[in-house]
Amino acid sequence: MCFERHFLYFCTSFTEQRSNKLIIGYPLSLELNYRMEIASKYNPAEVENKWYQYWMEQKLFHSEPDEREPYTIVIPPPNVTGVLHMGHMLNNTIQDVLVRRARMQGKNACWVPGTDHASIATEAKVVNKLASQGIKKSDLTREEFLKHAWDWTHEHGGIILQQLKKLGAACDWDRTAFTMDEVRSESVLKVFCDLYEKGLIYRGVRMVNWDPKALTALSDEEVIHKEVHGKLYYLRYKIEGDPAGAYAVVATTRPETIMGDTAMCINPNDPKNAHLKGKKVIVPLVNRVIPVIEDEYVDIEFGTGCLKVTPAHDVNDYMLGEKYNLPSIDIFNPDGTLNEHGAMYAGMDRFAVRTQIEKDLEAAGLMDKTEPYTNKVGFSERTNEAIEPKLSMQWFLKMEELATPAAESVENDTIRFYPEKYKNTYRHWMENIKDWCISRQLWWGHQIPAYFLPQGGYVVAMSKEEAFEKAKKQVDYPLTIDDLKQDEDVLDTWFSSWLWPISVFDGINRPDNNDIRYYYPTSDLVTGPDIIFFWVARMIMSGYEYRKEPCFQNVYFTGIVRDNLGRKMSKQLGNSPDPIDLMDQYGADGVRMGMLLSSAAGNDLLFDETLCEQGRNFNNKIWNAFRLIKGWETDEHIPQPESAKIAVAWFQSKLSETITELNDLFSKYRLSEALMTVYKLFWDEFSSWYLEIIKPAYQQPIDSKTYQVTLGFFDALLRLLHPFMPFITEELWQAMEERETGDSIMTTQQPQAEEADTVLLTDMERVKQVIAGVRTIRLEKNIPQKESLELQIVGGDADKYDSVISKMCNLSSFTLVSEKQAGSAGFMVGTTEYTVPLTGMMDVEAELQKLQAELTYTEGFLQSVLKKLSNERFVQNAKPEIVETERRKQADAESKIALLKENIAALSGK
RNA sequence: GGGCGUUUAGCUCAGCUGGUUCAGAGCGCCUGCCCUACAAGCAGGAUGUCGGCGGUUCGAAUCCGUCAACGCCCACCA
Repeated sequence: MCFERHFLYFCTSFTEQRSNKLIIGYPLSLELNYRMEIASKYNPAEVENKWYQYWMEQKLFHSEPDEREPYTIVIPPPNVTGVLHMGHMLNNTIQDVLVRRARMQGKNACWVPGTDHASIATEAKVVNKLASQGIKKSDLTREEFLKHAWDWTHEHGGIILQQLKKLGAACDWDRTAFTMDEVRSESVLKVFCDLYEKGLIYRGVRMVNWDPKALTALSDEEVIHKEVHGKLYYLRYKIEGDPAGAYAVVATTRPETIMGDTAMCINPNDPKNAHLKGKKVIVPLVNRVIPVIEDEYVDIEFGTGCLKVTPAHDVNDYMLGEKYNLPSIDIFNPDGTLNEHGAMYAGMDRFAVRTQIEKDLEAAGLMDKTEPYTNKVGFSERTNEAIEPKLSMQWFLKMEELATPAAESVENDTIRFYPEKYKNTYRHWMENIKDWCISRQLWWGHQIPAYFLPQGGYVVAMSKEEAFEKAKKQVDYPLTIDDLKQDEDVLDTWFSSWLWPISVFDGINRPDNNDIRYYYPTSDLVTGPDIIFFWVARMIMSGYEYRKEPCFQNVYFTGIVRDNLGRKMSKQLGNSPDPIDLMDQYGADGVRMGMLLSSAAGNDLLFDETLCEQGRNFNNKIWNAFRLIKGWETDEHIPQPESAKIAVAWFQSKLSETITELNDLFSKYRLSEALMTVYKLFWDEFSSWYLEIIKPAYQQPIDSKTYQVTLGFFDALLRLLHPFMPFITEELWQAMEERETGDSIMTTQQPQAEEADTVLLTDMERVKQVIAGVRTIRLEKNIPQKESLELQIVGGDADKYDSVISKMCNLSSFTLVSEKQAGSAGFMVGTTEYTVPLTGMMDVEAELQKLQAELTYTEGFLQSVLKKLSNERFVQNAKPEIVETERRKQADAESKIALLKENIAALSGK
């Protein structure tokens, strides 16, 4: 036996299932009953590969416009060189569920996959890789570098898309797009030119967030503010011409920037610094004389009330500089070292200078004091380098105009956010929107289509040729095409992603093509709230700008995947499991279920591997239910037993009721609850109740009527489950009966709800309680299931479900009695008393205790009901039906109490 | 500094516009079971001052106020 089990474990799946009987490759020669041939454990590995292959071959994921209603999702494109992590796993599982379900609702579902070139992230990876080979980026030409970058992209690109296949993603792979492929690149340039023509894109010198490591400007969104424990330095600025050598003290966190000081600022209303008005002070160490200016911006309470003004290196100082026409001295090189303005510190790194200058000021007697201080410092999202505010020439996109329709559409629910709370976040950002710095000093990306003219000025055009034509008209001096020099910078990655829902259907270049007209606006977007500004908001803007329509109808924000201790998953912590390993261990369906079970929309989810285990166990449950059903022999000649008839009618109603519930949950994007609902339907209602009721005796055939209906139920359950667990459901659906090539559960329809018999449903809940009551007695009295029992209803009506109860409880008889007989154990369901006569195995004491406990509880309950009813104001004010139910509760409780008292009296022999 | 959100069983969460025994689910836990679909299982069971305080109401997990803890987002206090 042991050997067989072990052997069979490896022959788990059906290599061929083209007949009603199960045929596995072997070992038929063992002449086992075929029921034994299906392993008792589901093995997902080969099943999953096989069916994904099949779906691809049959082009079941592919969509073309037709007369059906479209359902469209565009994938949030992962970084082209990225690998799958738990966040992707969650995000894409959700999308897959939505897409598969939509298709099974008769919609023409299209899920467009693709990848993002991830300008700065990819460039950083390539730079690192080159560095490891001893190659510096600065030693390469742009062309050489891009060659390396493309090589890297081709080498690593698409790995993540392969990984998505493993989880079952039903993407239309024929439509795979890349933000830097031809169509998308052309779209980006076109949009840039168009916005430039419209006057929305401009170029100018502004204070930007400079990443000294990546050597590029960043948008505000790419800066992450973190608390940093540092010092507040109090520096002495001598007052010019003061004979006594008096000085003003300035508090700063960045003493290394004093070489860039061009003023000191005080608040005009500050009495303690009033003596500085109109004076000049001397910058420490460099001995430059700067004026004292006055502005109410300065906080009198902070530090000494004196502010050093460094217009080149601080956003606020920059604004002061503008206001008072101060000169601006840039003391930094792009890489964060000091330049020639840094005097004796030229060439040193900014942080090294900070340490050094502290000592030097100290030595020169110009340091008043230092104190510990915590402030917020911006860091680059990608390189984690401290941002340096820097004046530089950049390209910007004006946002205000674009934001108006975008803000409105979310406000009025044209575009719905799930969960809704993100509307607030969105509104706040939209109302305070700033222009978007779209240029990056990088090579990997879309090069800005601006061409500089030899004598100043530039033209913006799709190509150099076009630019040349434009330029010729603009200048009055002779010009050759080689005189034009294209801007070296590239565009922010998000400048291509923001067009994604349009550009994947080529709707920028060919605005009237069939695809864009059919698939746009897209239906749902599934993404993380962390990119609501980077991406979601901007897509909405470009959608209105270029299609005059919302780009999607619903946005589902997933939570962040955390570990079971609530920590964010990260490489550094090493607390992030590899989704591929998990899928190998639990099967893709199992992991999908694990992810979904824990993820209420918008809530962060604490991922726990045991949830995958639960998923795997559920797969196994489904698998075994199938083994049971498929193992039955049918016989057309036996009539359908009464119990089966009831079970069928009941489950039919249960199914309908659940389907209605599911539709509601899906409409609210409550996928986690939807899955739990199907889970319970399958496990509890179908497996534990329905199948147990209709199950024929061992090695007995089942009547064919019940059998057929049961297959129908199973089929419906598979279809309900398919969006969540695509692989096992396809495997079993294919195994249920002979299918044609090209058939798939994917292309079947979701089962529809019929009218549910609510009376039957509540009746069955009562029946379940009766059965549980008998089971409890068996357990308490240690009576094996094999031994049949008698069940009596005391003084009640006959139960029309007795066939079900008899079968489930193995009853020899089920009778009505007028009085409870001595020596029997009992229980109550509602107000009806049931008893099981037990000869000689009665524990009177225990029984009495049980009755007494129930009596105490019921009396307490009655008290609370009476209290309500005796309250006149309750009777007056409460809705009549509420009062009515309270009266009913009272009556029920009273009769129950009477009964319990009787029983106690009888038992105690009194 | 502003804004938003969370707090319900050991864990993760559901409880819509106050009122059917409303205090729930899954997991975990406890007890008994290898009873030929499934031990990755079956049957049975226990578990909570619904964060604290105050208010509105005949009635509050649910509405209002307040406090506390935690989390997220935004913000130029050097």
